[in-house]
Amino acid sequence: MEVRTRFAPSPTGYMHLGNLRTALYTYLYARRKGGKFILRIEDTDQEREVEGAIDVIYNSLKTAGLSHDEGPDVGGPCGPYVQSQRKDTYMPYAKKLIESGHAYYCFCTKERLEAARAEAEAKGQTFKYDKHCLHLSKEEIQAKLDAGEEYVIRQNIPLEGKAGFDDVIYGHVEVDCDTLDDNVLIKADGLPTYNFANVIDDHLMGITHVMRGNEYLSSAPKYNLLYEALGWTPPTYVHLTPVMVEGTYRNKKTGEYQMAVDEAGNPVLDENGNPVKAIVKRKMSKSQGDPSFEDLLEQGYLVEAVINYLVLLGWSPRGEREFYTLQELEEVFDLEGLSKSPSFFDLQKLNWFNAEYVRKLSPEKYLEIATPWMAKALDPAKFDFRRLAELLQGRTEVFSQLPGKIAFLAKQPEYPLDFYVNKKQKSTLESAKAALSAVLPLLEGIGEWTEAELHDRVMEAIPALGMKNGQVLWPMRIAISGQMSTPGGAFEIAYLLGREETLRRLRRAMEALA
RNA sequence: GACCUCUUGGUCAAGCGGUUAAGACACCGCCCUUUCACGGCGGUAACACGGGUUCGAGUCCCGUAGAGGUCGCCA
Repeated sequence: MEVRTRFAPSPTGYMHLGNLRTALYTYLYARRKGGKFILRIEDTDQEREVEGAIDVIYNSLKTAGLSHDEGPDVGGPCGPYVQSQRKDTYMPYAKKLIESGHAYYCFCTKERLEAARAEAEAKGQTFKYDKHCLHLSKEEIQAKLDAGEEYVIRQNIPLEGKAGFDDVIYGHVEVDCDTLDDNVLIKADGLPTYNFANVIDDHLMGITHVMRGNEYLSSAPKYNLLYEALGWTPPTYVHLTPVMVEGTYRNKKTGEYQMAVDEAGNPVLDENGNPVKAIVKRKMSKSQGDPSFEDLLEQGYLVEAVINYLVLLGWSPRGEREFYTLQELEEVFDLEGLSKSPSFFDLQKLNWFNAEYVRKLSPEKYLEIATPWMAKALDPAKFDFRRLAELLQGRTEVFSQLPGKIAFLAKQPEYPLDFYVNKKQKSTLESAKAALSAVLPLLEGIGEWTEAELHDRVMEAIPALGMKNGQVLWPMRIAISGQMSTPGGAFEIAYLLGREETLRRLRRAMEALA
């Protein structure tokens, strides 16, 4: 049977990295099996509508290189692929479930439910709908319906017995039915909840493998009950672990941060006596301030690096190889390598991957990407961007770091004199002073201001001075850059700065040392 | 709190009953070198705990602990 997988995001306006990873795995599996990858938009929550959010999904998938075979924009035999446009397809199935006793009308008000929930909480119990409306007679129901009373349709879960499902990653999972709640299938606005829509749509769209976050693990038994009631074969489930992060936590309702407390429960204070935010382990989340896919791209991460990092976060090819293109992944991805336990997002490793991919870029491509970043700090008319790019390529982790690395070229930072002191280079304040005194006239006399000229003139003079290379080059670089570390050595920096500025900085340095 | 799930170094992870328990990131040291970086070499560091089963357990079973998820007319 042809494998059909689906990525079914709700339009939130950005692409979570966790979601992107789910999309990646889902896409990869379909490709590996020569099947179809389907995009479905789950927008049944009208209150959460976000303008332009669907375009964000298209764009993210496109830039990530995950092309779908069926979806709202490309069409397909199972459309429409937007749930809000399939409103009418769900009700007949709901009615069918009502007839077979697997679902029922519920006219309970939100007030009654809230009260019941509050009561359960007060008693320290888990709230479960009490099937209050299950026992309404046919006549009573019809009368309420005729009177136009608002209603929802609930799943009728048996009070006894067990419900379970099989998962590729977790194996067989089974729970007692009495721990399951009678969830709403059709909302008062007539639209289905996720709980219902995903079952109907996955079946109607012929989805064979449902890959999704494991936040659905606990409701999967209920979905299976639905499949059974409708006489359908459930899909193969693959529940994916969440992408975790260690960070601060802000309560969504109150907007307040969770604060750190010590063993005794007292607030932890920083050196200024201010309370410190707690660092907790939680799911990675844009709304908690973690970066989305778009954020990473804006910061200058390369798509290939993000994909490569992400695919390995929760999946292993079981070898020592780490670098994969999307195309290569399409050939090797499998379900067996999927992890059971949550993985923590590690920015350092992503940075490493990115740096590796940056180095693999052609010089032209690097220049193209780096130029706007360099232009944030330097005037392109005044500096040799091409040369700068050559120097920078091997030292770029993330493009957003570029302006900070080169800002000293435009404006020399203030620096302490002890920068000149370097034990390994045998540089002292005295030797630095001597070196600069010798270098200055040398540079003043240079005809052609090229790196080669600078290099040759200075290098040939060093032995005559009775000094080590480092004793001259270290202070020279410090003097013209004002920084301990720079993207390039003394000659490269001098070249980039140009004759006038180099000499100016050198003279200024000598005044400071005098 | 109830239910479900997970547990190999700081992080990602290999391992499917017998290994000196891989590899990568990070960190540290050395080499290269005019700084930084790159590169090369080396190092620190892990099977949560307690019981079983077995000749033998990171690998199987049971507990405990810790962590995560769910408990919405959100998905």
